[in-house]
Amino acid sequence: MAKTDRKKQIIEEAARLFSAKRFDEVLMDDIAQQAGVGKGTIYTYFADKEELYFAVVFEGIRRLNEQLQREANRPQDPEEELRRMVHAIVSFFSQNRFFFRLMSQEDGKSEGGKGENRKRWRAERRIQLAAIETVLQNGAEQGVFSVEHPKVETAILRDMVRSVMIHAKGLSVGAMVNTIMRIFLQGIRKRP
Amino acid sequence: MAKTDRKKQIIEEAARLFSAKRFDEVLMDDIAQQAGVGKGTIYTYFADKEELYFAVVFEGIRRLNEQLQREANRPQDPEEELRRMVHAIVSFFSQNRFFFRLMSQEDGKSEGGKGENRKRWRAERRIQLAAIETVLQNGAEQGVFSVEHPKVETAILRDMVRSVMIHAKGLSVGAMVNTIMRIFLQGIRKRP
DNA sequence: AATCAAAAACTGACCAGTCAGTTTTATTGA
DNA sequence: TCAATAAAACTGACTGGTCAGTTTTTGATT
Repeated sequence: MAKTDRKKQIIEEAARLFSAKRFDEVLMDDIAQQAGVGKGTIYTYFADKEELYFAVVFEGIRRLNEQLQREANRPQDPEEELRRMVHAIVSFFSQNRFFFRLMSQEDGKSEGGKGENRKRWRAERRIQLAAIETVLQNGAEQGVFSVEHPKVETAILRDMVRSVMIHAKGLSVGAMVNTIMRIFLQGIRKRP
Repeated sequence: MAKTDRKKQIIEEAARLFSAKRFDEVLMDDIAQQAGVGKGTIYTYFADKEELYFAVVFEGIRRLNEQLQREANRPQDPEEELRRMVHAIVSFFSQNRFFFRLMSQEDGKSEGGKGENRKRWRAERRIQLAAIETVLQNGAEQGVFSVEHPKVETAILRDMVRSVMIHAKGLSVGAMVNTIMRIFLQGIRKRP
């Protein structure tokens, strides 16, 4: 097995475990066993448990960004662009449930030792939110959207993905996106 | 100090710590010190660390339910009732940031020993969601709301509170509620 | 034979949980 | 009212198990 594959394999299994159990409930021995590698081998790739944990998180972010990039940045009307971004996020998470569970964890927890990683985590999130916010702002400037607190509306939209992923597991990706977009754009009030 | 006060004090400090750090980063010694009691004392009130943790969670839920009860159940038009419920939740969390952080954590993590508590946690959540859902359903029957997937819309609304609490710390409770209700009811699309 | 990694054995820091001893509160009776 | 005694609550030094991380051994591959 190639070196890269082995590293990837470890990250994959670690993601699975970390997404299902508390940090302290996941043993390095478990990860090693699940990944089919020796425990020592993990330490050739990652300095310690915490670094592995964050490697998993950042791998998830990296993959999502990749997919977002692929979808965004082609100029089009804001509504359509928004829909595309939401679609990218939803479909990514549909195919990466482990990363989803892991990444939808709270980012608070600022205290405690290795602060650098949490800082970077927050920074990465901020970048993603900024991408959505830009589209919202564009729409506002074009008079298509009515935006009062851009950052808040942005966060709400992003978190709607989370809600739907958790509470509408049965729906198809398309249906999820539609539900999100319908509410975000029109709300739920019935119109004559 | 009365018995109840001491127990409350322990829960309060535990909430503060558990909301700021990972389970394994919070030491029983810390909690004892912060609460101003001996470590052993904690164990006269709680069987173990996990039980204390869940006692904190359930205390938060209990208090929120209390506030919700106070606000809900007086028959009125659905929009107003919804607004009242959202207001109750937002204002509760504004005054209980620690519980908020703790309770807005993922509920996944189904694996691992003490499954009973996690089960109960999910059950409590379901009850709260059901309360909101009822209002939504009523609105739909009265032709005021357009609801496609009641459970999903319910979850979205509840999670909007979470988003706003995290990303709009500056706003007043009233402004938060307005933002949530505006989007949930009308969406962000500009209308002529 | 030399490299690389799995497996296994090991080490020790760490911390949840305990319990013997102490302090506080409740109860009795003179 | 005030000892005297019992009961209950509290304390924190101590302990034993656990598990991250290290080292050693075994086995496979080239």
